[in-house]
Amino acid sequence: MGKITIQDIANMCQVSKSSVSRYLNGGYVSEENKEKIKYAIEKTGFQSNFFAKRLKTKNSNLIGVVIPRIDSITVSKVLNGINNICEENNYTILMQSSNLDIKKEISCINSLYNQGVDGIIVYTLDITNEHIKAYNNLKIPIIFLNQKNDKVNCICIDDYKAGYIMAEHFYKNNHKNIVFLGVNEQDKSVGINRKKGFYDFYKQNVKDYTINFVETDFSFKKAYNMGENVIKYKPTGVICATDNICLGLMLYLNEQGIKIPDEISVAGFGGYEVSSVMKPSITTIEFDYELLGKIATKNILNLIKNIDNQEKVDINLKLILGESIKNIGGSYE
Amino acid sequence: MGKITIQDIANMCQVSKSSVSRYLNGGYVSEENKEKIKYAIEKTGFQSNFFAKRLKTKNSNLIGVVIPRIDSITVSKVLNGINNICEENNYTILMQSSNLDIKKEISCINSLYNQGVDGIIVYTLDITNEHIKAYNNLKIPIIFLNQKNDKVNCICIDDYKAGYIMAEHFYKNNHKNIVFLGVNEQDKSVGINRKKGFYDFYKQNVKDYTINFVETDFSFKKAYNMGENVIKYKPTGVICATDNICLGLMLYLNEQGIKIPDEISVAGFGGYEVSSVMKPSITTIEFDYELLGKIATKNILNLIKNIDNQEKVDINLKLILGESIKNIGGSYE
DNA sequence: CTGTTAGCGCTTTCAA
DNA sequence: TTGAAAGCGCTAACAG
Repeated sequence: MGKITIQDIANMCQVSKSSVSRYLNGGYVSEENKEKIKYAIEKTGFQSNFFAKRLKTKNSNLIGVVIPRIDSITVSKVLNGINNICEENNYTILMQSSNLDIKKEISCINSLYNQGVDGIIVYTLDITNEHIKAYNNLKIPIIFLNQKNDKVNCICIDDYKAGYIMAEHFYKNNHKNIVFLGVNEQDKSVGINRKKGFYDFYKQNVKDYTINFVETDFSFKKAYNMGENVIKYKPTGVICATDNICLGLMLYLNEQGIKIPDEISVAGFGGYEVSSVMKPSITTIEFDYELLGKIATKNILNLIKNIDNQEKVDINLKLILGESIKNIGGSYE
Repeated sequence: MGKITIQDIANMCQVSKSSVSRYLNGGYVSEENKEKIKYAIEKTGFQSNFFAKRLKTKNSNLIGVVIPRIDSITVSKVLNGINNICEENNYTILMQSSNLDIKKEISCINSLYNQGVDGIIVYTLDITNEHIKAYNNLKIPIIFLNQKNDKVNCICIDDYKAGYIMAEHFYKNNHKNIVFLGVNEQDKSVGINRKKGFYDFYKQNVKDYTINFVETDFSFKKAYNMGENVIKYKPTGVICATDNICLGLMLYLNEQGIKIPDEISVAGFGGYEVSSVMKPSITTIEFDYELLGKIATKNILNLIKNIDNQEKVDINLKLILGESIKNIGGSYE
């Protein structure tokens, strides 16, 4: 570590270390001393000791981020948003990954807290009682992303609405025999809400229809492998819980010589850039994850400063019309 | 911050704070006191103050990571590798992004250093004199990723070799009129090395050939827009500097009704998962970026412990044969 | 095995 | 405007 301390600078300038500290923190220092100190600091390249400083003052300008995993496009978009705002405000990110382990999420939160971060953003898998407990115990602000719970601060994409909108689109294209290729319910937002929105639209607005559920995971490969189970149901359309899942399914269908969208329509969620490159391009719902990260960060910085302006935010939901859905005609006028 | 301190625990247990400290750090404590202390800590949920601890001891168990940007598949794979090893060793990542700004890279390094990290991994854009200066001044280990320079520790993908291997593959498929759709030379690894490897193979092994260079950037969109310039040269094959660029080009060719690989062969670098889903799937060279991150982290942890075992490492290079290159016949037997 | 003591480098009263 | 002094919470001799 940098050997020279505030005391060294003080000695060099024949002043007390208090004066140097004052210089550093914008207190009263005579012009004359200011010059001397400035010179000494520049000459030595002095940098005040981070830990000593933080031991006295209470904030660290560190914000903790807990993510479920790193190698995900969604997560990196969120991180990008967080990073942008942190940068503007001179905060540094302390990052930990829970590796999709809900228990670990709690320990990450505690670990981050213990390391003196001023606030924590958790891209969470689920908000359990443990989470709420941590939220209440820790005396720093925490914001949860990706899940909703009234007892804590949280911001999320409206997955339910996304599912609902997509269902409406399927219905308008006259699909009534559908497979929902989704993930298990451990994931609240994708596994439950997205699905529920889709099902609810049909339940509320359509008379005769069938939706069969096929479970997969988030991986491209597994989706590919589940293709066989999907086509067993002979659906006219398949809604995939993510674009990545859709990609996997498409590969399977391609290999089977099943034409998209002529023989089967498909769609996803996510709005990844690659979705538009596919032949056919994928119909999907785009979420502005970067914005999610930005808003979360702005809010946490406000909370740190005790500003409570959690204005109601709406993260954009955009239906991207691709070529992967065919209107198969029928009763819808 | 957590109000209770080591002193509080000591008071509760009627022992001195040294005993508590010893308990925490594995020194001699009688069984009897151990029990008492353990109980008190559990009851209060005491957590030792990170900053106070770091002020005394010299290491922070923090490792700094500087990346060029976050929303990149490559970067997130590297981060994933770094994170895995950090986790195993109880280190936390302090992350900063340079946003592709080479000046900022230096300031990120300094900022991280100033925040007391034990070592820094820099996924660098270029190793300039400023970098070398920082490397020498800072009294903590630094490892650079992605660029080679003898004066500093660095680990990289062998981009030159990747280019060379790909060129050999193009040649075996009898392509002699080629466009290299690449990025500008500010990016050493992709802009220079990858390209040089490709060109060198042809220079060294082939008599009659043409390689035209078309410049683009890393974005999908720009690559798409440059499609027009690419086909002007009427190449039999196009080698793209990244899979993403290749995706952009493919979209353009698709729209123009130009058949891949029948009318034109294409290939990329990167080995992204999506490359295999494309129709046709993309021939590419896969890099093990996660491994790169892992090795870098292992090495930096060793350097922190003053172990100097930088065994020569080789990051895997794998030619993935897709359907995007056609053997157009000819002289090669 | 335990308590006393002396700092780590910095900020912040307080009195001058 | 400045310096002396106290102390943030912890660790690490040292003497017992």
